[in-house]
Amino acid sequence: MARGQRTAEAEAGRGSVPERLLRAATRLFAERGFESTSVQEVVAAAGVTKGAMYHYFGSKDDLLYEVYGRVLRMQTEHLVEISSRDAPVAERVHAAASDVIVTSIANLDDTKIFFRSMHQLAPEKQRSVRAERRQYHELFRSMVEQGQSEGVFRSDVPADLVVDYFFGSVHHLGTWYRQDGQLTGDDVGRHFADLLIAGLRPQS
Amino acid sequence: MARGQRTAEAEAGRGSVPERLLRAATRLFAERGFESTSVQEVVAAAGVTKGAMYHYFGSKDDLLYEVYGRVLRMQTEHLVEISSRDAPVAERVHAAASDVIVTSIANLDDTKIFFRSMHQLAPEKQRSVRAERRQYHELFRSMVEQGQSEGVFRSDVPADLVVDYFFGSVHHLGTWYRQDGQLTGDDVGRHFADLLIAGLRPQS
Amino acid sequence: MARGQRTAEAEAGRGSVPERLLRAATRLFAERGFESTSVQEVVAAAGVTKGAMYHYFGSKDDLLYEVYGRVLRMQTEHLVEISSRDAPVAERVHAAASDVIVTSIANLDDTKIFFRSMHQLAPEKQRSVRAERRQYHELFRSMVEQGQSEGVFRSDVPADLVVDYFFGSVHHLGTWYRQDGQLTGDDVGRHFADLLIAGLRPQS
Amino acid sequence: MARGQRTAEAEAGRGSVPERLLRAATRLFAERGFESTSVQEVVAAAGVTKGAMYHYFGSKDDLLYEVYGRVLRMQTEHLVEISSRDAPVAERVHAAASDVIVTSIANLDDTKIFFRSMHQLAPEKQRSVRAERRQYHELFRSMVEQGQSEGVFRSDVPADLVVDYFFGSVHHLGTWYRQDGQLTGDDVGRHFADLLIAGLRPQS
DNA sequence: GATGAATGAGGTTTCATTCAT
DNA sequence: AATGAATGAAACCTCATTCAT
Repeated sequence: MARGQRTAEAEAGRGSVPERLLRAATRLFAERGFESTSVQEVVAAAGVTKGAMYHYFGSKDDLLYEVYGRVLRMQTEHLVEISSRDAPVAERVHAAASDVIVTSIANLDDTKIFFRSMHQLAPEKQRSVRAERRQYHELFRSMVEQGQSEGVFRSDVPADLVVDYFFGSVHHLGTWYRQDGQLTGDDVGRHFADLLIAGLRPQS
Repeated sequence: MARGQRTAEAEAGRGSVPERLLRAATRLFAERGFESTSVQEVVAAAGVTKGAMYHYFGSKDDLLYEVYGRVLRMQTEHLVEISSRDAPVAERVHAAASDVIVTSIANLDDTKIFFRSMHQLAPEKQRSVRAERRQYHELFRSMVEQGQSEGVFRSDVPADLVVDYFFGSVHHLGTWYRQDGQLTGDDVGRHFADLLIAGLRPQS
Repeated sequence: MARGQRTAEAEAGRGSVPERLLRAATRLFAERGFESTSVQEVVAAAGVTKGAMYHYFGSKDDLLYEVYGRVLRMQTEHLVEISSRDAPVAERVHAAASDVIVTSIANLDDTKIFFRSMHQLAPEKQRSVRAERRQYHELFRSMVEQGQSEGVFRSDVPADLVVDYFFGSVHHLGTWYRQDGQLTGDDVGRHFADLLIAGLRPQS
Repeated sequence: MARGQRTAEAEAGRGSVPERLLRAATRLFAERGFESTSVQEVVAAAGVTKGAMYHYFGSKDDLLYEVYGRVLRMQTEHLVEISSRDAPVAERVHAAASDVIVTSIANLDDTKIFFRSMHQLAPEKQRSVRAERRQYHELFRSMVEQGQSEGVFRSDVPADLVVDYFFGSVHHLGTWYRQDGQLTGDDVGRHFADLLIAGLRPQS
């Protein structure tokens, strides 16, 4: 009582209040899903009170939105850098494909949340997230198209469809990947990028 | 009573009560997600009362479970038939890959529900669904392994990983495929199967 | 299937349908309380259907009412017989006190139900049961009064109060008596009757 | 808002929210029984909302549990004080017997609830209440045993049984005692204690 | 910046009972 | 005599959010 009761848990230790909230929310939303996690549970795990949460975030929805934002922004930055490299298009696509796998595995909780709970976002925020994601996809697609026009990639499969084909694998990671398994994120990234690039080679 | 109050809606018209409930639930769960759909909404769409629903289904969870079961059983049957065909392994894998895409698109609502809401199922039912899904995966994987041992498929990527790679695309369908778009389910099935098979060819 | 599924349980075996229902209801009401036992549970334990129950009993309430009736009628008959015996009043009171303990222990489930659930009965039925119970009490009280006017029992405690005092012990049996304990119903009956009679002796 | 909707009733007037809730619950549970009283009825009588109730009490069960606790604790305190008095054992037993009657009548609603609804409590809480009650009984029994070893009380009836015998009368109070009758709690306490003590005297 | 009591709408589920067969 | 599908009211409880302090 004298100094405030520190009943906090794992997340409570370090960082500012908003950081602790985001960290707790990320873990819980990934574990139980957005709708099955109550605001009470999030604030308890973060070691703060409800009032504090509503001081920093406008709503539970906002919390979800912020979780998305962080990884999405990082992945877009990576892709922008990769696509602007001075290297053959096949190499750039391979690097981009590998990178999205590696970063998704490094932030597996966010990935799970992204694909499971995006439809729970308020329409407006959903549009905003989708817009950012679309931007990512378009950049990726334009690289595929470049490869097709250079004759490095097969042209009988629409570039759009190639992107949808590959990003399914990213979605799926949250379902099967285990941090304590044998494969590192790099392993999976390399294998998946290999499978993609090989599948894209012109057919004889 | 003689008049009967037909407050029913779309789903109410045809079929038995459980059928109407499953139809309504499938549509609503796909549209809004499982947790955001109330039992009240389901029974209203089916044109029955809550009591009737609980007469046939033990819980809201049960409804979700039944939705899964139907498509899962069908896809497993298909795969069993395909894998037992007397054809080269590459052809069989192509047919299986194409089939799962085609049937997932033909039951797109169920597919959306499957991948978005499975984690909301009660643990026991979740295990049951996972077990059936695993069975499917193992059958698929064994075909890939056969191709590898025959030298038809590359062996530098674990067969397990190939299955996880491809089934991501199935997951993802619900996110981007539009029934009113230009591509039919067959188109997508063929293209995705092509990309997979090409990606699996031994690397020179 | 061929001959109807006998999923019945303990109660199902013997007796007519109404008998089986009463037996099942008595056991379940005593175990879980009237309000916490559903009609469905009663009919399942009796091995019949809900329709059958409503054929024989007008309501769930009726079931409770019948349970009461049986023991109450028996105890009243016993008391009438005992009170008309040609024996000293102290002996008759002792016999009556002992008898109500013995029969209550022999029908312990009914006793539990009686004292726990009577207030759940519909007002009309409650009045009817109370009337029968009051009749019993009055007969008992008149014996106590007779003892008082004969000078065999102390007169400084109102006879009414003596009856309320003693019947508390009957109430209470369901709370502590264990069929598998050391004391038989006869033991308890004798001891309690002894305590009562001794307490009633004129004070010097 | 400025006006505030005072739909409150009897209990609403005074005291904190939890106090008002306990007061309302005590009255209603005694009147209609625990299972026949809805949470809605309790909060309406207390003049608060359901949310407020669940802010202070974990469940409807908790409300019942708290009702028990208060009287039980008071009675135990009384007994501890009485049993430690420096007075002949017969006097102490008389005082204890009288006290439990007097306090039970002074809190007649709680007494009714206690004996009618305890079996509806969740198992864990039931154990807790039983444990406290057992403690009370043991203390009472040890006084009886002391009287027996001193030769002040008869020894042909087990002390255990004496306690069960007498506490039946406490149970029963809720059934017959009327606040507006002729007998005060003190009257009943004295008479019942007299009957008990007289019954316990060594038989010649 | 932060608290936590309080709200009130809405959630899932249970249940005694009815009635066409 | 007996069935079991269907009703509809009411039950307990949860939760995101607000607001006076």
